[in-house]
Amino acid sequence: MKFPTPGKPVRGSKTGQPIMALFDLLGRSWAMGIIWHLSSGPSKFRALEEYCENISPTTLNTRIKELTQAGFIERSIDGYMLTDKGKELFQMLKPMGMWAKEWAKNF
Amino acid sequence: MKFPTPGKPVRGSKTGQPIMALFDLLGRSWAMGIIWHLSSGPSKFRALEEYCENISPTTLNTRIKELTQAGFIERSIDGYMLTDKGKELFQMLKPMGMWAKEWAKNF
DNA sequence: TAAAATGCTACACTTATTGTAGTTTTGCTA
DNA sequence: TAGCAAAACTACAATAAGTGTAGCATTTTA
Repeated sequence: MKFPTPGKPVRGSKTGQPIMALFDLLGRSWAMGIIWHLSSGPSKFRALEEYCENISPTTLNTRIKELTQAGFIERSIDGYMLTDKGKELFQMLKPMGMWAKEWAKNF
Repeated sequence: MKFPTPGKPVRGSKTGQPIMALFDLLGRSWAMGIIWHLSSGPSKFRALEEYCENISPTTLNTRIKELTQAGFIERSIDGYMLTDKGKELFQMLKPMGMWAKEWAKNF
């Protein structure tokens, strides 16, 4: 699973349009869930593992590396945490929380 | 690949928190790309297939069924199109387009 | 400095996605 | 309204991604 670099072929765009590179990255299992969780503060590997019920350490480690390479998270003394870019990204995901609750009423 | 119904166990939440059900759904290959494309108007199966470079018809069909069941898209005489809920969802994805361009400068 | 916590890696298994080649369905058109 | 072409899928074998369990190496704590 190679890192979807903007400007290079990614899922959805042979020319690597930024939005498609971003969707390629976020559209991998647990990616948005990890960002969502880290928005409430730094978290260590095992804590993330526990939060992401049923994630395998293999996948968690892969996602961590990708999100780090993307510049969305970084490792600190307190565990993994969002970077400024990561926080910006979360601000765009944030509204989905409330919206999803409305959406859920249909089920 | 079962549909991530809010309220039932989904990836990231045994109790089916709405946001995790939404992330489960959107975090599948091509899901956000399809919504992104349909925001510019209805599109038929073949057109979507062409737009989503390298998507397999199997996956496209699976995603279409899921997004339909989620209430984000529907089939019309002009092809698949976003529902009102789908348009709301797109409004939340939309800012990512510009943002991704900034992000892409780091690569 | 021994124990515990942390951050992984290995690996066999299961599930998801691809790519190609059809088959079925839809909607004209004569 | 039968025949045909375009559209919308389905089948299936191959590859890729994710899981789950076990355990190892390094760092922190007592």
